[in-house]
Amino acid sequence: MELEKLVHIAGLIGEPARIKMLWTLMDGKAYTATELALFAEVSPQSASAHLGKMVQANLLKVSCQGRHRYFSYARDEVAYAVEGMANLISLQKDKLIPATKDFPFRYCRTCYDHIAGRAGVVITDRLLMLEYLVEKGDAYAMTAQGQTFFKDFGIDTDVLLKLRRPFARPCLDWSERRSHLAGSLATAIFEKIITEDWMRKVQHSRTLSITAKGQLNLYETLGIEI
Amino acid sequence: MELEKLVHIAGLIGEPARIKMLWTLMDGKAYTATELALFAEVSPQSASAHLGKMVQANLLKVSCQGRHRYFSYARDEVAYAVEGMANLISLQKDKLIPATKDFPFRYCRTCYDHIAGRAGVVITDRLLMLEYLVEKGDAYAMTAQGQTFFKDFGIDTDVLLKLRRPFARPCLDWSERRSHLAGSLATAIFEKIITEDWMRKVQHSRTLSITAKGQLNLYETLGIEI
DNA sequence: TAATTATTTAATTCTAGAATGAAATATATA
DNA sequence: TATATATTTCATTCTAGAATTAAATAATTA
Repeated sequence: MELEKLVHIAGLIGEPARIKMLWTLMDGKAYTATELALFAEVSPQSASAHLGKMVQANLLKVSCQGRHRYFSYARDEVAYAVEGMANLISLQKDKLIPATKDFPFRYCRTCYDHIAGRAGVVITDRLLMLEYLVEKGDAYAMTAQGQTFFKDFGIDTDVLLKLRRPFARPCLDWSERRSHLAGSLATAIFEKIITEDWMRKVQHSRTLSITAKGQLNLYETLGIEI
Repeated sequence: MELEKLVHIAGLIGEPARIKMLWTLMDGKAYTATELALFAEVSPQSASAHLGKMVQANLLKVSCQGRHRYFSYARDEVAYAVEGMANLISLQKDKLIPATKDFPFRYCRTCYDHIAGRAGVVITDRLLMLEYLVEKGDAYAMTAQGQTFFKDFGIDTDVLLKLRRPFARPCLDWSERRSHLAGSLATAIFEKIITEDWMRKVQHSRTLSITAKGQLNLYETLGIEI
């Protein structure tokens, strides 16, 4: 019966360790059982049991690589469900959070080693609009103007292009449901933005906060108002 | 911290009795504690405790009327979150369900006393497109052509218009995220469709199934193919 | 007014299911 | 080959939180 299934799925997602794991996986990356155990603060045995249940329920899928087993979402609907829950947390009755509706995490955060959230999407949009990057298949290619821009920005793209790692590719942003920039270029931009103190990492969180300096410079270099 | 809140909310939604109550409330109506206790198959005391927690977390709101306390969603986000979970149930690995992606409940169901789901939205769209109804403020008004159509259809709109109850108004459909028709006209249409055996109620469920006769007639009267 | 119905509260019991501990399996590395 | 690491399995223990029991509160009806 339908209702029984709903109860089952809700029960799976509602367990602390499991929702923590699901939250960790929101960046779209695959993680090993051990990594997820650490994030969820449970023992490897517990994690294994939890992960098994979620695979069973087709919430997660596993890809085996040697002695590692990488877990990730089995389908987009899982991310939407988790997002649906996350959207509930900002506006509790006893809210201490001020005016802004979007909690900072969605607004501006890291996704592995690059900028995600609204800020990530806006920057990516802008780089495309200014034709510093263009879509090419399922990746982004740099234009001549782009090369000049990034050089001025302080990024040596020649070095990046020689790396094995993908240079610039889209990464689906769950909160925006649109793509932001990933790859070695995205990492370089992120590092530059941090070292120049345009943004700051918030401790023990993937949240980023934008500095006044950053606001000014993002406007001057890319015409972005955040 | 953000993560703790997510764990809390997910835990609230993940409990069997609570998700059953939340599911019941998906039709947008308000229900008393006793009704919700029945739906969730728990004692009134348990239900009261569960409801208290959900009100506390601002998932539900209460409106008091005499000795009754009516519970309903505190905000749309709750419906989206529940919907997000429901979207996960159809495609489990061990699925027994055949081809159709949308499970019947979403497809065609009752919402209180009228037709909701995909079918409800399609019928409403068609009535507007054929200009039998037109939007008027936050309600629908019947046109002259509409009057003729409903008369041929076997509905005495003169009687309906004299009732206190709203004649025709939009009702947000959670699964479609669009409006379907509610009000006395919607009820009359629903009753007509049932008595003419165009659709049948599925026992102990809000699901409706469309008969062959219904398919034919919906096509002939409204040009709808379902 | 008393009796009835709706709901909540508080104290206690109970249990599903998570955590734990010990051991097995499987892959990688030296 | 032996050793270390990653992960799972199983049997057992433990506990958060749901259910229960009993009683209080509050509005409604007779």
